Amino acid sequence: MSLQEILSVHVKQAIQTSYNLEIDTVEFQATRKEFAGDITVVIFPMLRFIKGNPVQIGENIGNHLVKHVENVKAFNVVKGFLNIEISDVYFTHFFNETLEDDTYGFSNVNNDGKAVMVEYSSPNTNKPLHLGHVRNNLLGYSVAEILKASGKKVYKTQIINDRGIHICKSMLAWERFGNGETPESTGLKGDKLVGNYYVKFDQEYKREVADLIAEGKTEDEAKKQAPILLEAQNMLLKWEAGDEETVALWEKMNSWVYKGFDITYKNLGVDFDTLYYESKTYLLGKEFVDQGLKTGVFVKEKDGSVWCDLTDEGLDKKIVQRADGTAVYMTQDIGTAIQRIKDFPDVGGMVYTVGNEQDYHFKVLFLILKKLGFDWAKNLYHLSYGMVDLPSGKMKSREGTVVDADDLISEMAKTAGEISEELGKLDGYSETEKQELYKTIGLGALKYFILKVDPKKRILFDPKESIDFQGNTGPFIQYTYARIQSIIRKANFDYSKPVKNLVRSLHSKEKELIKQLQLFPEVIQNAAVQHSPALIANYTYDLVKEFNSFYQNVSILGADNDLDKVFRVQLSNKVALTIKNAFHVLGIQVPERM
RNA sequence: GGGCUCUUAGCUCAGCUGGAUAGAGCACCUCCCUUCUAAGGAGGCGGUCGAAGGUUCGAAUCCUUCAGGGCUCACCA
Repeated sequence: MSLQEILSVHVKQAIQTSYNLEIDTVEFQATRKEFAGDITVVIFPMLRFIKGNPVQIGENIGNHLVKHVENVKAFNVVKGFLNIEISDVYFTHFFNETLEDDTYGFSNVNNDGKAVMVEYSSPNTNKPLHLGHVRNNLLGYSVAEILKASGKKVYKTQIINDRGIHICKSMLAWERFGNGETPESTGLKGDKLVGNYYVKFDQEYKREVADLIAEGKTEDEAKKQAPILLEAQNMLLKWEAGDEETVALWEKMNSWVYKGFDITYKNLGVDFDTLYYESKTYLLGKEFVDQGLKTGVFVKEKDGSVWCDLTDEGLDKKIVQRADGTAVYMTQDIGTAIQRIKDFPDVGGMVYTVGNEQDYHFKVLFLILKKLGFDWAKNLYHLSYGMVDLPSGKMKSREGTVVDADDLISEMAKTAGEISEELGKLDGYSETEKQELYKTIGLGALKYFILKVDPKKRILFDPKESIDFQGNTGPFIQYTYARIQSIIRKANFDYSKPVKNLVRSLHSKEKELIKQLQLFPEVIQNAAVQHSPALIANYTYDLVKEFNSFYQNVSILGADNDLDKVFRVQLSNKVALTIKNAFHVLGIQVPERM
């Protein structure tokens, strides 16, 4: 039972005895630093039930608590706020109890036996991953880890968009200009190689369009009649008809791309438990279109197209199948969702990590699945996030104004290396150890920079200036972790065993730290409910600031006596463990030295 | 035009279900390294929480209207 729950019971009792009244909830908040006390009961909401002066009510409750609750040392009332002082024994008790528990905070309160499937990344297979995918991957991965930490079983997945005109464009350009180039022959990453041909296609296409306009066509005509585009469309038809040669080329080029993606994912530190391919699921939704037609969820127009009327819900009519009987995006997503539940029957809900330009699509998708009668449809969540803008404006892959994911990662490591070399802190490290560390720090900076911002807000990313190593940043927090490890290395006693029956009064900085540590389980739960890594990031930063203030003001290894020394090293170690756990769910590594 | 969303210090961002005098970092100005990692700490400067109404003991937070930015309203994905 938490302190809050215990106090809550006694506050209710106090009101029962003083006023013979029942109240349902008691509102708590952390006591502001300028007042004495550790936790505060807000009296104002009680005025609805109890007529009277809030100060007097606070006094009555306070007196009752001091008399009946062991750990309540004293109290004071300011306006409608009852500030309660908790005895130091309570905090040292809490601290000793949780000292050795590495998984502390990773409880099972959120576990209802149902798993969650988290989808993220979901790239097209015609070009390399860029900064937008990076935000997507980091968010999705982190939310999956947060859900795990909150007690859920989680499956990570993605839907790979491996079919369609876009990949045909790369294939066609490769056939025409490629001279049989392969990743092996060029030394290029497979996704980069294929991406180059996508760009080549676009250049050729633009040239042809310009030629046609010069011949007197209108722009619209030219865009539709460019021979290379017609050829790509023809290739798509051949692919859909199962033409052997086309399918073989498609398989070859896609396999190059997957190998390239795997490297990027590995560098980024994300992974997947199961994969779905659009080429395998796009036909799947159609049988549910038929089923929806029978149950009246969908309506067939005269031309044969199938629609879902959502005007009663304040939305539009949405097409779910073309007049020619082929699947649209929505059809495929319906099928994929249903397939996933079939494949993993323990899944009770899904999280889709997709940019906010698809807010409407997912609103409609979830509604349709509900209408089709799936009970898990109420547990679908669109993890919607804002765009990543560059100072130069929007990223457009065809125009080459993208920040490539691989380049970005190595650039970050390079910057981290330059700063570290300048500070000259890594004497005695081998070159490979240094490179490993630079990557950890560079990635830490990048990941933290992106994850600390509320997902739904757009990010302005300046590759040159956005990444900082001071203040609310990944490296700052990693640095604090490394410093604590240094303290532990230098403390020459076994700090891992808690000191029992520790009776001492706490330094105010120690108490602040412990209070901050106590919040962690709650933060994990809130982050899971809100699907927000930003909550964890900002909590960790607050913890680190609290520690640094402690570190600067309270001597740890040079404490007055052994008891203080042991206690403070243990406390520091507890902070380090919490940082490690928090960063774990953010997908960020912590270095032992830096 | 309809729908969704964002707007907090010069810049980048916190601010949990409404709660006490709105908080950090960067930048600018002072101090603090012969003591556990100065990628640090202590302090100063800096705000009409986009604007106006409303709800109530109490609003950055909830409601309405308005302004500005973004996304979206395809038989594209």
